[in-house]
Amino acid sequence: MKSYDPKKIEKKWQKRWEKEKLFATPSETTREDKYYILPQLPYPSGSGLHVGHAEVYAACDIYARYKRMTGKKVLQVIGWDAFGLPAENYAIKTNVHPRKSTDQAIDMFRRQIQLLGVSVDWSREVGSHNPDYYKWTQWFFLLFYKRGLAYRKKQAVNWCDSCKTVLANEQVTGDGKCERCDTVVEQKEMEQWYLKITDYADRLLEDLDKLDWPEETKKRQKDWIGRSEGAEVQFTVIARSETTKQSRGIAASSASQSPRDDNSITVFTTRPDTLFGSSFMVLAPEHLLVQNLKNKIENWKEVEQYIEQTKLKTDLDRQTQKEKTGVELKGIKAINPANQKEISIFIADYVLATYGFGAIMAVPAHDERDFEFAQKNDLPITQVVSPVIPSEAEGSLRPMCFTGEGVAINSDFINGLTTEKAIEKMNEWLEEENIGKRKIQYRLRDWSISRQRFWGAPIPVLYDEKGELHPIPEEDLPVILPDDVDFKPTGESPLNYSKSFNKGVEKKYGQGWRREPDTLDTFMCSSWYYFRYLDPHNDKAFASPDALKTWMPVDFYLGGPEHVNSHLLYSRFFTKVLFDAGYINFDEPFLVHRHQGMILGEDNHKMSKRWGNAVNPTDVINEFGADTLRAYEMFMGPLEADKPWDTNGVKGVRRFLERVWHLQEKISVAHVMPEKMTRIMHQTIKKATHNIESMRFNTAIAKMMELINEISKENKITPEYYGLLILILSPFAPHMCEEIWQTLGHKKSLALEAWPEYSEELAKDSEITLAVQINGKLRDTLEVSADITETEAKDMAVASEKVKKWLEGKEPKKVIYVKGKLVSIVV
RNA sequence: GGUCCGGUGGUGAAACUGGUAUACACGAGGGACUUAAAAUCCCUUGCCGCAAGGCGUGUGAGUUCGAUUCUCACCCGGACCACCA
Repeated sequence: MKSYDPKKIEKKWQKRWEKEKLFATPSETTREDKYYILPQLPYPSGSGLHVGHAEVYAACDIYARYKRMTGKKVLQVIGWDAFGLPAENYAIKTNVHPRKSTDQAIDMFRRQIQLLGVSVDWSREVGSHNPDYYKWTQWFFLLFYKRGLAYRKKQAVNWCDSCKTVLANEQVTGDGKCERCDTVVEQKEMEQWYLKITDYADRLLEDLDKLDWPEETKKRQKDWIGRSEGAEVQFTVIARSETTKQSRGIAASSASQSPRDDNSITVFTTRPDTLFGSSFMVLAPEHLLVQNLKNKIENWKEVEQYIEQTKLKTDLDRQTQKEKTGVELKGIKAINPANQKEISIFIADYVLATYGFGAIMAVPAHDERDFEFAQKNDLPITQVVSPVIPSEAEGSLRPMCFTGEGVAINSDFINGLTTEKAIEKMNEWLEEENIGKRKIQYRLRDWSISRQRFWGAPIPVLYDEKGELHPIPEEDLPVILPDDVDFKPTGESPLNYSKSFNKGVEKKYGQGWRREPDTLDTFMCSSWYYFRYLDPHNDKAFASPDALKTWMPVDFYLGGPEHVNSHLLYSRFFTKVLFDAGYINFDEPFLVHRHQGMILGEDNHKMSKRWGNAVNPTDVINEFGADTLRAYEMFMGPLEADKPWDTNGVKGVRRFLERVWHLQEKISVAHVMPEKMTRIMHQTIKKATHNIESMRFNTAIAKMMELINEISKENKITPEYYGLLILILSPFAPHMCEEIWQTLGHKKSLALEAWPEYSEELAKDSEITLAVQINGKLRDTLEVSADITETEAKDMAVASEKVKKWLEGKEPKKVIYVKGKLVSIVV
């Protein structure tokens, strides 16, 4: 017999699968039959495929092959998230055009993925940098624009001075650095394009309940969206020159005025019950009112200086230096609407311009941040909530900060009410008096989508000679990304300086007209790719209604946990907008979603060039074969767990495959498999089926290893049994299994075979081992027939010699029988 | 600081809805084959103990006939978020 030569076998079968178009997407598909498996869209980086990529493709492919064998019509495609900063940064460094380096990287990725032997429909491959793809990314932008969901706004944005571009909140790391280049991110006032994802905050939150996603992932998205229930409250502002009497007059009339009015400050609070305890107010330094009241602020110089200081502070500074600084706005005061007291107004950078109204009512007795600020600035602290359980608070004369719930005190008409009821009553009062109202506030911000970069999809917008904005007519799409561009970052969009990009624009649209020079965030490209896979060559629509109806939503999506608050959220947003616009009849894209864990280096550190611990999947394939790589990565541990690479483990899996291969020498047609082997075979099929179905590939393989260990003892195997083993192993090691399948005399590919069925009856053990416990300790085991009755089992247990010894003549108080498991004796 | 996830042999890890803890693999030790090595095959392998037996799933308690699994407190590690009013 030939020895196992994966190089030869794998090449042979990969060619044959391709030639026979075995994994082309089935054209005749019903909603019941279809199964859409989606491995996350990779960014084709110049450093080639990572074993982490291989894990994703292997897992999806194993699932795809299994589903096909169970009769499903499977759609599995791979594409490229091809736009993005690294290619452009590389271009700046080496002067190689991003299109060239990206296409090279894609070729390398494709070759490397194909070596894995994945059953992907390559005729549907897409790249987001191709005009026939980004035409539709631009079309999506126009759809958002038409629906009032895309807008321009000048505001402080995250700016990376190294990449010379704006970043979305999601692209700034936890310690305030650029996700791509690690430069500290600054704040910069710029006019940018935004998508109104906040309009969908409530639906994005509520619909999480519909999804089969990891609970932790749903929770993280929930927290990111950050829904808070509370109230908005208006405070009247008065200047020192005005008398108190006059101010009351303003207070009465200003209640009906809009929040933007110079004479009032609107705040959001989750604790309206503490309104009586609000002894000062704090505005974000960027608050509009500060500039509007410039003339009335007596210490303007000081205030202005503080505002300037804040501007210089980076996000990192604001995160690490958390002492509460701030400046009072002298000459103006606010009126607490509950008790009509005059209170001071401050600006301080601990109040964020981007959340709520950019202003707060400070209640130092019941908010730690306000408390700290009040202590620093010697401000009054009025307790208005009393803890139900009086803590050690009494002894100390020092003021305390209590943020929990309790009973309202010093609060007039809500005195004595518990926090929940006090909030309710205060809300009613605010609404009656027209001072405020209930409000739900979200933490989610609108999505900043414009980038002053070259390597992205141009934003399909024109400006006329007056600077008025005009969306590009749909029939003029795509707006082609030009090639004649200088990559050196200037902070201005490189497209401004492209001759071909701007050529003909005036002729076509009018004198003085020009194109929007910014490009779209690459997350726009990856927010809809799973629609394009359905119908990648369609030039009339992003996908045909038919294809959408047949294949969507995605049945299984595998991707990294790092995308929870970006890609996954954006994709859900896109889908909901499409639903609202009537293009689709579902509003969630990914029904089942799982994360793959990270594959670490042999030294338990994250793989990186710097540590020299990176493993190249192609090297592993060359040395051990793709089947070994696939099976090993699945055998390492649970799919979602982080796990270190272990070359000896790879060898172990290769050894397992060799043992399966060498069973060919032990085929015996005349042999009769003993009952025990039949049982183990059916148990293995059962376990493999359930484990693959639930993505527990590691234990599925372990069970097959057990089977092999048993067969080795038997030393002979019938072709039927061998065939069954080959079928259930084939999703993991498809090449080797095809080869053996052919040797067994089959002409057709085993990918076309049905998944073996197991018999519950044959899988059942006839003999079982009962444990016998005395007071919870194992004292004996009994080999008994599986259909033993309760009485028989109990009698046998009590009669056992070992048990008798332990009972020392005592009578059991209680005997418990657990069917098929144990007898527990209590003395 | 908040939230979440985890802690089982020398290592990666199993254990179904509370029921014989450590399946499977790696590593290690021993043996067979070989002039030798590699490869392969067989045996042993949680700890203490000659044995009977005892102890063992981060620590301490609790519930239970019985806890890796449930409850509470604590310790350690990791991930995410981080002044969100």
